Amino acid sequence: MIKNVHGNTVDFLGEAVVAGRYTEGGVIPPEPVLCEELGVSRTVVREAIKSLVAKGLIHTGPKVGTRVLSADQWNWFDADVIAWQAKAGLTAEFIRDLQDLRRVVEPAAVRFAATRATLEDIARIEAAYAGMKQAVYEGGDYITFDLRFHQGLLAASHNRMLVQMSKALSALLRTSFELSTAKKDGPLSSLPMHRAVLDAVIAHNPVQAEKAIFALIDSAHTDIEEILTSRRRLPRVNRPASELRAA
Amino acid sequence: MIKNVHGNTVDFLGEAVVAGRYTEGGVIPPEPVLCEELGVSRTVVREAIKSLVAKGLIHTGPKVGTRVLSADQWNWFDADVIAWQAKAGLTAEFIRDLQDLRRVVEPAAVRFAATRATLEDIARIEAAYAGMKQAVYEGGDYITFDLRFHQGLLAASHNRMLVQMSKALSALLRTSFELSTAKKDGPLSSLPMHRAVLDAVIAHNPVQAEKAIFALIDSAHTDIEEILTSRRRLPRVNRPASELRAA
DNA sequence: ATAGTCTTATGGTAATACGATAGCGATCTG
DNA sequence: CAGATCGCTATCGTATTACCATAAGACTAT
Repeated sequence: MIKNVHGNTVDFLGEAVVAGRYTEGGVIPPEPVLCEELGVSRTVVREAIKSLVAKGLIHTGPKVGTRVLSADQWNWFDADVIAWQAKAGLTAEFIRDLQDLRRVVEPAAVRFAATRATLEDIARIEAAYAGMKQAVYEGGDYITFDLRFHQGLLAASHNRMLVQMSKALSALLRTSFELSTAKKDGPLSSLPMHRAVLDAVIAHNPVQAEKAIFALIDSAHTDIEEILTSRRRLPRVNRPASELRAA
Repeated sequence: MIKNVHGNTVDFLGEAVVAGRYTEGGVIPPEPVLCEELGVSRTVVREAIKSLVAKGLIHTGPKVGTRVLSADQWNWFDADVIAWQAKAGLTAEFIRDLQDLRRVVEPAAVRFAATRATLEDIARIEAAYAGMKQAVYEGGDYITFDLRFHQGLLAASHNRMLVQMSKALSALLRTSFELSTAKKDGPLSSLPMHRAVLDAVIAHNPVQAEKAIFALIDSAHTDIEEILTSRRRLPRVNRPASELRAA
């Protein structure tokens, strides 16, 4: 995917940082060096650096150089950061965090949606559902419509913050879907569960809607667990003692 | 607060955008014009623009100029964006969104904290509590320690995403605190509620902890409601307490 | 030990040229 | 003549280059 010099530079550096190519707290090569390595002018490097600073990935200072900030300081809800993380390989911790987040956010969003959804909101979700259905029976891109379905739900909550999370959650949903789609006939079996959620939202029944979405999330749970166990030994991260419990 | 040229420029432009000085979809003056208006070089303006693009506030393109994106595309969890919004005056919708978010996030975070908190986590929260207590009985900056208390809870959830929200929630908490602190002896009455939350976390009792935090949130509810109604017609309000303290 | 300086990185300015594109207008066609 | 298409152009952002300022770690001489 070739955009322009600035975009490419930001992507390159951002990906490198997120992937851990530069150790945390460590120093990124000085601007002139990066210019040579990437074959771009200093202006481009500087603007790319500023972009990464804006996303909270790094910190700069005269003489001290450009240092990588600790992972919990970056903007995890930024679309680019998520994309870079996904490209660098989703770690088990990251997936677990997202899963926890999903169990918190989606039920809440659906509750709000059940009371606040407008006709347009519902129409959009209905359209996504129709796409999923068609994909199952006549072939098509199931994942795209599934994502759109869930994004529609969050949008219908009419809460800026909740909507914001759809970008992040999409990363989780995508990996989840890719697994459940590949294995059994996951799409076919999850279709009625999606229908149940949508029906409850249309009926303005928050409690029922929450129950339905929980069923949906739990069905994805086992698939995710498999990823978590299979990836348990992949690189990084430093998480306090509490995590040892799992081992 | 004077930082440096770049920081000031980003702040100025970011604040202007968030405050709605440039209509949505509208065009921001071209770079050369901004250079003149702000009295800075082109490079600075460009880097500031890049920063705002990185935060999702604006979008650039040849010939089309620099246009303001719709508010729901902004990185609402970015610390700067929050700060600018706070400075420009918290709108009723924004506060409502934050309040909804808090009712979703804090109970969940506390549940996680009750099972995953390390000794250091608890020590940090305990220290914050001690600060609150001292502020009540011997005078001191109650709000700072209260914020630290809640941030400590989120941090103890050991979930990157949840931790991320502490910046955003702090904006809500700060306004909430400023009100409840100013009026009755809110701090004194809320102290035992904070203690209850902390005790439940220490006891590794998620259910109890959730109950306790709900009590705390609900007690702030009425204060927030007052703000929502009283501010309904106000165009903008700058952070009250910090100003009053100086006077 | 400490004050002064030196070094080296980012921070900031300025001038210049390039590139992409929205929109206008000329041209061609039915 | 109406209308669509193509190409030009003005106007933005994009990118390069060179240069000076400033902050802060490191070194040194007292």
